[in-house]
Amino acid sequence: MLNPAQEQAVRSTEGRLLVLAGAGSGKTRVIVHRIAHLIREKGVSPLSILGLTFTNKAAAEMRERLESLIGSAEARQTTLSTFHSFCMQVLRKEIGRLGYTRDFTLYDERDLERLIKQLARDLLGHDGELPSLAPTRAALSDAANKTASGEDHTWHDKFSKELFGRLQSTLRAYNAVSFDNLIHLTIRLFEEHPDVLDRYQERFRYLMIDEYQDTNPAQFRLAELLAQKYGNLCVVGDDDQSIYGWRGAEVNHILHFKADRTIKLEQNYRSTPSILDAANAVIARNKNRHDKKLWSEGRPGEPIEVFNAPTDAEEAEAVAARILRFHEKEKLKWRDIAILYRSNALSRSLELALMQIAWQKEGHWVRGIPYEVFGGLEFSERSEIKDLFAYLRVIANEKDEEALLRIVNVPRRGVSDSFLDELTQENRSRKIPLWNLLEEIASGKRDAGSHVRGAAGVRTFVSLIESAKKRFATPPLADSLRWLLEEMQYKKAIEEEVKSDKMRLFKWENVEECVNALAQYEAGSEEPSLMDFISNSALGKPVFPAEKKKGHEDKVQLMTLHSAKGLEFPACFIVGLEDHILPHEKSMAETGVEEERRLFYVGITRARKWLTLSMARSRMRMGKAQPTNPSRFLFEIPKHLLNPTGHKI
DNA sequence: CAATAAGGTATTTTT
DNA sequence: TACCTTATTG
Repeated sequence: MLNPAQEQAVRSTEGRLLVLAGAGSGKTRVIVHRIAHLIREKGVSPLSILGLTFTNKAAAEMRERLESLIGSAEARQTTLSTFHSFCMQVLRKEIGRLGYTRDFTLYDERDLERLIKQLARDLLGHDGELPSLAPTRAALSDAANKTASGEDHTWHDKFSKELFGRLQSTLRAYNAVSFDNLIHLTIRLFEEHPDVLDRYQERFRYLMIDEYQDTNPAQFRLAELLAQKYGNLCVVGDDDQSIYGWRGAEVNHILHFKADRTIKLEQNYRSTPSILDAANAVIARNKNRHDKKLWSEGRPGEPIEVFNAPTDAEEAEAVAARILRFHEKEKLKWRDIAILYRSNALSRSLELALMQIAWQKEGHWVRGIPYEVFGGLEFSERSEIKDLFAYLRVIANEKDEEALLRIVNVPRRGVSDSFLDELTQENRSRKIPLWNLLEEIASGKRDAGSHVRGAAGVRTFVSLIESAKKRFATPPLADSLRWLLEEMQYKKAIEEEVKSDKMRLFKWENVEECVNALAQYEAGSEEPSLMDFISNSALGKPVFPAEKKKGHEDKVQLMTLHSAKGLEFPACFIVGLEDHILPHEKSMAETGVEEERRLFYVGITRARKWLTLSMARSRMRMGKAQPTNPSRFLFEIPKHLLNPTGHKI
């Protein structure tokens, strides 16, 4: 069943093991079998096993496969979760040691962004130009990683250092934690409290990390801390698929891992030899990597089709036509086909072409091919859901000022922005939480001055939240949420604010979906709590049915090369293969060509049987048609593997 | 204060 | 082109 290399990886249970798992080499299989081997053959308790992944999906898949291998009773006792979920679990228990309370809120990137903007504005005074957010955030994460090195002589260094400090103390005051903090605080917990660390080291004696090439320095540190005592650390990954350098992932972690043993998995069970030859040839140009060469059994397979079209619109039409051909000639399902691109902006023309193409189905003409854009607006990103969650957040943690500010005037209660500005200024100078200030206003302790309407609004809001807090203290939660919706007259608010009938209905359905999700969560959880529900959602666990369904319907899949990692499709299209797009012009200075090449490599290795590469000679950029050049990476594929065709079929 | 107009901007985003 | 943020106006 397992090939020799896989077998070796499974049997190497002690010490530090590096498994270099090429694309499609059965990585998950190895991890799952290794865990099974530890439990069944080595007598290791499942409770001692910790598997860390980057995505909930990977963790879920691992758990599922482990369950079918060794049965769910034992599989459930292992800890298989994302870095962030793991840290969340630890901190919910132990964060008291760091001076936070256990009801802290997890801030997502949006929350954080808003907070940073606001703090940056305060810091600069209202006169200075606000530096754009991207460099500021980059500087912030630098500041986070540098940990007080003295190099802050440039203006921007000082600015970001100060901003970083303020961000941390503000988060503290809000009893909130960012994604990064989740990891950083866990590290701090372990470093400052050796007794706590020891407990976790004793508990988790066998540590495995998936997608190790994506670890950032904090995650690296965390893993090393946990593995320090027993030294059983197995890391699995592929340096050639390291594509998150721009987010702080450090390829050097996998390149320089101090291993007692290294095993390469090079046999591929996914793609045809032709596709692998192309992938190997491309990635071989990279200098900074572990030498590897993927191979697979069988006939070479179909050649890689490559074409260029005069314009991006025609490129998209050609892709749509080819998809139709795959569907009809090869009897592929729509979901067997993926279109991959470097940036989201490229999806537009593809979507248009897929919608417009006409074809015959059972003798009738139909228009359009079903498709799904991966990473479109998430359910939980929709405004009505965010509003609702903001309510839940305030109920669970009234210090959560981001959430508070979002909803004081939702639905409209006459609390104006200027009044809120005044209040936020005051709460900061008096160093009291905004919520307390609102309470003062509601009770008349603090005069609202000219804001008569605003004060009335605050009063209704405060009493709403206060009674909600009491309500939510007794289960079931879903009933409390229904009560809250009734009490705040949210349906009426939506009816008044939203113009189109369709949208109104849609939004209300989403709200109902939210109630269902909470009920479902409550039914399936051992000790349900409001905060846990909110955290799960913030951690990206699929709490809504719409999120669970994703990628399972029979639709052509459109996604970026980044989000394609880990997936596979019988037929793949990689579009927009032009210099400045892939490699992307902006990436060159940052993470360099090698990461862009790896991105292309990831794309190629998603395809099982058919791979089509395309480009447009002219592309719309900022509303203007611009001439383009073919991607330099195209020339790195050996010619004999390519089958150049016209854009028309 | 809200609706509207103009202007600037546009890589990737596991949690 | 299309979006989001900011400035202006009634």
